[in-house]
Amino acid sequence: MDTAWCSPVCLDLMVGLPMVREPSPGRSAGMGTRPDIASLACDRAASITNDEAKVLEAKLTQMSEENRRLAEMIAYLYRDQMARHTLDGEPHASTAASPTSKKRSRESMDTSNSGDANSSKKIGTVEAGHVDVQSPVSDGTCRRIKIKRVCTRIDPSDTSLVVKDGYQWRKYGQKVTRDNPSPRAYFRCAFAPSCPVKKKVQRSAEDSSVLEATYEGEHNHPQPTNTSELPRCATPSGPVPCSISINSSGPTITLDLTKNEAQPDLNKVCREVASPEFQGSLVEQMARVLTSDKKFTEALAAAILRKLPDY
DNA sequence: ATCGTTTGACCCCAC
DNA sequence: TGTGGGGTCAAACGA
Repeated sequence: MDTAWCSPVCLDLMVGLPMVREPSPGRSAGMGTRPDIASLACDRAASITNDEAKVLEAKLTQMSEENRRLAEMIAYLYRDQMARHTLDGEPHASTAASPTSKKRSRESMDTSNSGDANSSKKIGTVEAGHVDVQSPVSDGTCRRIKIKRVCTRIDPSDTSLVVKDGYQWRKYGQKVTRDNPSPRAYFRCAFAPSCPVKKKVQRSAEDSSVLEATYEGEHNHPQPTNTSELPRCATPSGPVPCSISINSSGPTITLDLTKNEAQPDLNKVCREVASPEFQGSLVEQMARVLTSDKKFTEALAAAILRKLPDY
């Protein structure tokens, strides 16, 4: 399950207009019943001058361009995460561990993954990889345990072995290991008592500014950060980890990076946001959601009216 | 009083 | 079978 491995990276982009329009004295007077604001806007727009129209058109074009770049960024990000997921899902040489060699399998897993983390260290501050290993259970069968390794660059002066990932963890042990002078901290998921997930956090032996967190198991509960109630949006290439909601404070786009297996690399994010495919996809979603919302349409019309000279 | 962290001791496993 | 190392337990401690 992808959603078992989440990071609390959530970006809210407020792109909406205020839903509450401040009263306009000139307009509120004499309005016994509220006319259809959208039609008013259309009528008013028909009477504006060419210069005004050009200014508005230029602004609209500028905003559209910004939206397009933003959409591209998110699409690129999502595709990259999907690509990583595909690679992670491929059989790994070290994952075929014998159930009887518990210790060996752990060590080989760590070794195989550390190579990935080191190789990607040059380009980002957060990297991730995961493997599935077979673990024996009491009835003699094997259970798949998902093991994920996440490297996070931190301030070297920060001595706390804390990796913020959106879950609540309870530390139950700390140990100095042989191959690393930095202590290794052991955590259990504290959100649900029955949750089997454990986490080990240790500074990298090569780079003390890198925290290596190893997750074992899958959460059997939703992530504490409350983002699941928002609707998911679909795109031709698959679901994009963002959602759009309209509430009393205005339309909100939530870029939900917690649903990805790996932590995003900020440089890649910037490159991906610039892609035309992504921006086109996001603009489509935004347009679909916004145009289907009558309140937003009314608010937009009201905002346009405010920009126009009083009539 | 409660909860989370610390830390020494213990257990298990591989060699 | 002994030894070493990693992982876990649980009492002590502090906030």
